[in-house]
Amino acid sequence: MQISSRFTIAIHIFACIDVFGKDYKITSDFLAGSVNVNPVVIRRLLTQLKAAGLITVARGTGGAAIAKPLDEITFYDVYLAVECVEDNQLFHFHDNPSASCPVGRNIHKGLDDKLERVQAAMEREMKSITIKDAKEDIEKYIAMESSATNKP
Amino acid sequence: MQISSRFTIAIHIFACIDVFGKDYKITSDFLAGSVNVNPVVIRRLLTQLKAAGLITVARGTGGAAIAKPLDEITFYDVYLAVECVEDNQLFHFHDNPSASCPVGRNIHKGLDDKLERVQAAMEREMKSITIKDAKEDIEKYIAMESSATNKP
DNA sequence: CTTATTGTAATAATAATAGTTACAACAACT
DNA sequence: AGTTGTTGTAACTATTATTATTACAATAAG
Repeated sequence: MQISSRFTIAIHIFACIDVFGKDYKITSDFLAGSVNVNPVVIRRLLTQLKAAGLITVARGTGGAAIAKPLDEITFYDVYLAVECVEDNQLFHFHDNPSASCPVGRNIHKGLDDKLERVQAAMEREMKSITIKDAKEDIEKYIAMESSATNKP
Repeated sequence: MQISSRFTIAIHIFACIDVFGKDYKITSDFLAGSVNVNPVVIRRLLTQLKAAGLITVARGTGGAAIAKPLDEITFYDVYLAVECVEDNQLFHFHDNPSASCPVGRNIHKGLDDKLERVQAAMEREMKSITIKDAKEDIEKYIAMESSATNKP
């Protein structure tokens, strides 16, 4: 199955805070409008991102802010924070393979290191990409939009 | 969310066919016994693996066999065959981000190449591991079992 | 004290996975 | 030809995760 949209929504949240944070108070309603989901979905994500130390959220008065420089937050940090996979295991093992079959008894041990390698390769790449990279490209596309409409 | 157990079950199936194929007819019931799932779950997987050209299944008389040398079947081949992610997109994008928000309009374009990189890193690693690698390690663990019990 | 907002519980809707029963289609064997 | 064991597949259920939604107490500022 696919990795939950919580991940792409979380990155969307960072981009919004960074782009609009100076001009607007970033509330869950504001973010819900840009992402186009229910505000509660946003609040749950904000809670997770806050727990991971990636953002701060002002209770009562409202408003989210980013807690670290954007180039110190990797995709992997976000991926971990929003708990896309349970127990940090990308692959789901079938439980209870037959203990009376030699293959059933040893399939897990025989596969673990290989699945670890695949997961590590994915995580390594995620660690090499920062929110700053994403934000800059999004801004680049935004700039291209306006230059296109501003053509004489 | 995690990648479906169909993937690890499929590898289990290959290991069983290779280890037991010479002594037993590999029916869906036989495999279901080793994996410990319902035979229909196995048959559905066999159908997918057959469609991908990785195995052959004898209709009527019964019995599955591997269609290629084990070192020519990679984890990626199996992963594709059993359709662990839909549309071959590992990441799930939230649909309908706000078209009236600059970030909402450009989040998809701005993220696509980065998510592609992550997915490619994962797939590259999967392509580097073959069923033969898995089978050999499983057999190694099986051999360790018997040497342990055979100690004087 | 009013107001806007967060944090969170509770619930429902949707979708995917996984389990199960049932049976027609099939191929070998007697 | 009929029997047998098996595959392929449909239909249905159960379980689980995701996502959406309503509701409201807790909070902090004005």
